[in-house]
Amino acid sequence: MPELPEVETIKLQLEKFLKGKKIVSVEVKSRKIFQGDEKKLIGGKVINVRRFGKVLCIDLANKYSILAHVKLTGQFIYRGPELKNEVLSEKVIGGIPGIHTHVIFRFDKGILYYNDVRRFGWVRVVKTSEVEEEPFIKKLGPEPFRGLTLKNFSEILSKSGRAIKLVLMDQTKISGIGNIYANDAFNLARIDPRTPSKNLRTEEIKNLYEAILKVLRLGIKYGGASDQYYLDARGKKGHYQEHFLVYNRTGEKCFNCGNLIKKFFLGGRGTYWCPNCQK
DNA sequence: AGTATCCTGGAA
DNA sequence: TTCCAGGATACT
Repeated sequence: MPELPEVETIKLQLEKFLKGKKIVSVEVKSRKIFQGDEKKLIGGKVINVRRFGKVLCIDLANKYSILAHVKLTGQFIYRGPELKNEVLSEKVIGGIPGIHTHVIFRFDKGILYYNDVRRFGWVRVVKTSEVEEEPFIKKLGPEPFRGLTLKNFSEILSKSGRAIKLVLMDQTKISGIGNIYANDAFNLARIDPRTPSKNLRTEEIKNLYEAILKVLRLGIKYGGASDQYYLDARGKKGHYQEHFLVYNRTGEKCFNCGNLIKKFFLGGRGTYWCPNCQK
């Protein structure tokens, strides 16, 4: 699920659903996923929801925060009075709650479930004052829309000779971009994802920078990409997958030039590109 | 720089 | 049955 647009979608929804509500109980079913003392959260009122790259952060008035990374298959799904009249359109694998539910947060009004099929994600209790000192958070590079300018983007790219796609997806260089949006950004910018980062020309850097902002903005606009497991906080699918430029479109036509999209592996990740217009 | 690893489910 | 999956890290 989890690239910047998906986590941003969840963030905005949780902000709306949870702000001002108090945690009544926390039920932990997996100690591997939930780290820290859930008792610290009891009675805490949600005052803020933040996002750091792909990491979600729920701040409580009692000075504790819930930090979470949903990795590939984590889902935060809210059920509460606000959704009473909404049809639950998507079936959640294993049910809600079900075999893949690992944490249940009960609020004075409403319940938040953390589901994770592959159990790669984590949910952590951290003091609010220490959130930004958490090793994972501290290492994050600047993110698009917040700190990443054309100037520092250009500097970051000039410092590495690795394939540009690996640099874009390296969260310590730039945070928030994952495999879907990286692939699509390169197609939009018409750049070969294998190009050594430092070899990009000024013009290409600018095109890539703008392409990144554009695809991420589109992702947010469509509520994220539900290619496989992603569901938003209401349990509904996003729609960016209906607008993929190259991701998961092997054998289909490039929207730029009509040639066929191909796939190869780069850094162990499926990489989709148009050999004709991404040179 | 590449590959294995944490996991499960779905598609081929 | 094998391979692949929006991530990140620990190894050769």
